[in-house]
Amino acid sequence: MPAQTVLAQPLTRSRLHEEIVTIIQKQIMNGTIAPGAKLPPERDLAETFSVNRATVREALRKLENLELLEIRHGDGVYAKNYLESGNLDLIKAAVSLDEGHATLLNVLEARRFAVPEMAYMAALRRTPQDLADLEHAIFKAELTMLERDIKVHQLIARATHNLLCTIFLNFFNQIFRDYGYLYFDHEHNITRSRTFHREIFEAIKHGKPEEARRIMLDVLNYAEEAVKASLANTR
Amino acid sequence: MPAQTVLAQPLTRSRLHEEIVTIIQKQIMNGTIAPGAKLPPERDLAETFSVNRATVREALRKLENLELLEIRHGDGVYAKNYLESGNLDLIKAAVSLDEGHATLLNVLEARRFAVPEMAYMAALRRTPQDLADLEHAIFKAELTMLERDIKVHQLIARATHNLLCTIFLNFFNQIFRDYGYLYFDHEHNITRSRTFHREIFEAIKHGKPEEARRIMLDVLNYAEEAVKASLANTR
DNA sequence: ATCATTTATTGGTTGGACCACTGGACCACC
DNA sequence: GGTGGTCCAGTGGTCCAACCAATAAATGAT
Repeated sequence: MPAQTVLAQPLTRSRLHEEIVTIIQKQIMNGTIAPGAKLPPERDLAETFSVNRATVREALRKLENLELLEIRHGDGVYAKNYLESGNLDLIKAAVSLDEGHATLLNVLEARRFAVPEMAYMAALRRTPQDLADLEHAIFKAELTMLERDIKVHQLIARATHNLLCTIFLNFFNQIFRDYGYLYFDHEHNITRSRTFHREIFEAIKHGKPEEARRIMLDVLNYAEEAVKASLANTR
Repeated sequence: MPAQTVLAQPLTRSRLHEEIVTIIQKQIMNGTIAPGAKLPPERDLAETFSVNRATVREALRKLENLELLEIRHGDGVYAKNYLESGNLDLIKAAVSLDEGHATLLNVLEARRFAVPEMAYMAALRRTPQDLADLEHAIFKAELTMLERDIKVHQLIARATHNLLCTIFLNFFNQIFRDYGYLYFDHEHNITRSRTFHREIFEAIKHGKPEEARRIMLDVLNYAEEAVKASLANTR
């Protein structure tokens, strides 16, 4: 048994501007700040938060990148409608804020629709190098099962040779770095993933797209149910 | 004929920190800055760019949000492997930098895989309100065809009642705000979209998921070919 | 060798100043 | 009535010069 299993998070202490981001982000996403509303000037915000204007600006910069705000030089700062413009990073925030885990289930569902197609494409397009990388990740690399699984998905996405697939997959992986324990805390799920890795590798190796897709869909369905069960227990 | 048709672009002048973002982003994505490499301290960067440190910091903040950089207090700034951590916003940059339009074709392909499933889900789950919104956008709202089409896709995504679908769809729409002209500059494509809107509305209205999916897939295939043809001509 | 302490480096924050752009008010002119 | 010009207050963009806080490397005591 490992000496410490006690939450190995780096625990990066929140920076001031990040706290401001969180506050404003919540207010926009729960409607306290309506779409189109004009926010107070940076100078006022700085005073409100008892913080320097440069700090406020770094926060606003991030909110602008999230597509939550529109900043107009000489005019002011306006809230946007996040449903129409919001960024995928919003989902990460929504998942962690969301008590009922509805958003996490949304993510699982979307994954179930999107990722099997990637497996299909990967089986058609994988190069020998893709195959070697995948083989290494599955059979040789020394990794925790969570990290190995993430790596496998990553390499499958990369084998599509579609940059958007590769990058989009990162999103799911970032979520599962935080929530993967809901799945990998159970020994039989780890066994299931081991089987999955072997099977999908064979399907991709032998260029069987339908089979790769089916294998991926099966494991995602299984994982989705497992996570739901896990959530139901801890609730 | 309108009195002026002379280039109605808002023409927002680039801010200094955005130029810095672009420079560093390119260097990371083309490998000039290798993954894991340590960047110079903020103070040095400021001097290099002949710019204030606060300006550099706003740029670094954005690059951090793009998951291109990892910033460690007391340590330094490190480049990340964008293939493993990068954000969807990178794709937007890649699309515009990419001379051969390979990334744009990647986007179209991914859309063809993802969006038809949304139409399927929408047909199953749409509420009367979703339907009313869709009807308004298609038959009543006064919009350019590009804006109407974006709105239609947006509302279909929203009718999935899956937040991730809604937000993910924004990504495609942001791309097509910039590149939609490749499609909508041709009159027969506009006609095609009008038909598409009517058909998909009926399918969703009458709760026919397979039909909605097929209609969506058809139009996306058509659009993909049209865009390819358009690119081939302007090349 | 090992561990505690110090020190240099580097990101985080601050206060205050000035520049650049926007929108609105006002005015002169046609 | 409307058209364009000028000015001004408000607001975001940038700058400067410090100091605070965290990290890693160097140092020294054990």
